[in-house]
Amino acid sequence: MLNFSTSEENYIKAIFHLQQDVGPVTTNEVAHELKTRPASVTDMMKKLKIKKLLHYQPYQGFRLSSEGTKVALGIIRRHRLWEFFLAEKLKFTWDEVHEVAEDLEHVSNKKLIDKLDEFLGFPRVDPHGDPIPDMHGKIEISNKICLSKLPNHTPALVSSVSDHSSEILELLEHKKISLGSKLEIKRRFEFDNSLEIRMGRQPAFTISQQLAETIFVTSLLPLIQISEGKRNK
Amino acid sequence: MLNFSTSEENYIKAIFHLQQDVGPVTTNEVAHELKTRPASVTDMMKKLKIKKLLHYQPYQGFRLSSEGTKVALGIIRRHRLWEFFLAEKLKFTWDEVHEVAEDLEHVSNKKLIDKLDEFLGFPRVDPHGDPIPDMHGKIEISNKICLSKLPNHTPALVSSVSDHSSEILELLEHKKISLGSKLEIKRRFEFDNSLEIRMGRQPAFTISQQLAETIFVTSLLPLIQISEGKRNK
DNA sequence: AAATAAATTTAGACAAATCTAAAATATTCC
DNA sequence: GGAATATTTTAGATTTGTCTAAATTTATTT
Ligand SMILES: [Mn+2]
Ligand SMILES: [Mn+2]
Ligand SMILES: [Mn+2]
Ligand SMILES: [Mn+2]
Repeated sequence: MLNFSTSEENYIKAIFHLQQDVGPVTTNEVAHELKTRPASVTDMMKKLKIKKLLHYQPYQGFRLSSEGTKVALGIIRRHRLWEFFLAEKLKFTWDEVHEVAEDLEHVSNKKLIDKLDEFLGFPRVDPHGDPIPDMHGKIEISNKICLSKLPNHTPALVSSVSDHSSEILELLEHKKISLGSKLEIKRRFEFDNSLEIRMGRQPAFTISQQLAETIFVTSLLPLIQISEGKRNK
Repeated sequence: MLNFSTSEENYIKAIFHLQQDVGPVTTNEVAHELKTRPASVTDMMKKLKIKKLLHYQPYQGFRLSSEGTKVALGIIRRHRLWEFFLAEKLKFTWDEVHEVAEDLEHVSNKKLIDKLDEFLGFPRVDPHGDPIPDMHGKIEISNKICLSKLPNHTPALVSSVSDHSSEILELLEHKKISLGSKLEIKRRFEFDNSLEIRMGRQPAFTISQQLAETIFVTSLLPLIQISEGKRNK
C-alpha cells in the first residue's frame, strides 16, 4: 500500500467518519470538519479521485472507494491503538488522548503498529469504547444503541461515549459511569427527557437528555428491532 | 517554546550532530547528511537564522545558538526515548529502531514525552548506548573513548556503538559483545591494527580495526589523558 | 418558471520546501 | 600572485497545500 501525506490522511479519515451517516459526503461538511475552506476540499477531492481513493463527480459529493476505506481503517487503527496506549500505559486521562493520537496516527510503519497492538494485548476498543480495526482492517460492527433509545427495564452495558471532552468525563466520573457499567432505565420523564437509571444495587439516579444522547450501550437482552426506515440508495 | 516543522527539526538535529566535530558546520556537510542539495541548505539556514536558532554569516558555516541547542536536545530526547521504547517494549532489534524513531521524534507533545520517559523508568541511554537528555535538556557528558584508543591491559565497559546497522549487530551478537560487557585489550597487532580482546574468563579473541573503531568504552581505571591538541578558535 | 439563495468549483495568489543552473566567493595549487 | 578548482549563494521553477474572490451549478422560494 502506498503512503499518504498527513493532509491526505486527515481528509480520508474525515470522509470515513462523515459517511457513516447516509448519503454522500459534501464539500461543506468536510471543510467544517477539518476547519478548512470549501475550495481546499475540492482541490483535495480531485487529487484523491486521481489516486482512486474516492468516488467523486463535481457537485455530487463523494464517498470513499474500497481502497480509500482500507486506508481509512488503517489510520483509525493507528489512532485508536495510540489512544489505548496513552490511556493504559501512560495514564493519560480520557479527554487528553485524542489530541496526541491525532499526531501519532500519521506515523505509518506497519511493523510498529502491529507490534504495538501485540504489546497492548490486542485491545478490542479504544478508551472511548470505539472498536479498533485489526491488522487486516477488520472492524467489529457492534449493535450499540443510544442510551436514549434503550427501552425501560432492559439491562445493558455501557459500551461507548460519543463525546470525548473533559466536561463529560467529569460528569461520568461523578456518576461513576464507565465503559462496561451495567445499567437499566427505570423511568423516563417527558418534561425534559431525563432518565432515571439504576446501576447494580445502588440507589437510582437521574441523567439528563444530553448525557443520555452521548452514551451508547449494548443490550443484554435481544431487542425487538424498532425499524426506523432503511437507508435508500 | 515554539514549534518547528519536521524539516526544520531535521536540519537542527543534523547540525547538532555535525558540530560535535570541531569548527563550524558547512553547507555541503549538511546537504550530504540530509540527502538534500546545498541550495536547499542555504535557504533553510537563512530561515533558522531569522528564528535565532543558529549563528550564520554567508560563506562562514554555522553553529547552533544556545536556543537552537535546546531545541536539538529536545528532538534527540524524543528520538532516543522512542528508540528505547521500541527496543525494550516492542522488541525491535537494534538496527530497526532508528528508522521508526526518525518519524516519532517529530511528535512534540511535552506531556507525551515526559510520561513516556516515566513509563520507561527514566532510561539513561538508548539502545546504542547514547545518552538520553532529561526533561530539562540536560545530557550526560560521558568520558567514552574509542576502543581502538584504550591502552592495553585496562579493563573497560562497552558503553556505546557508533554504527547502528544490522551488519554490526550481527557481528557483535556473534562475538557476544553488548552494552555493558567488560573487556580489556591484551595485545595489538601492527599489521592490520586488529586487537586481541579478553572478556571475563572466556578465551581471548580478535576483533578487526573496523569493529574496534565503532565500539566506545568507559575505562574502569582513571586514564592518563593523552592530549591530542585542543581545538583552536 | 423565474428569481433568489446556497453550495461548489475555478482562477489566481501565496507560503513552505525542494530542485537545477548560473553567479559569486573562497580555497588550493603552481 | 593569479589561475584553476571547490564551495556557497542567488535566481528562477516546481510541488503541495492552503487561501480569497469570482464564476458556476444546484436547491429553494415565490
Ligand atoms: Mn480520537
Ligand atoms: Mn477514541
Ligand atoms: Mn537513532
Ligand atoms: Mn540511538
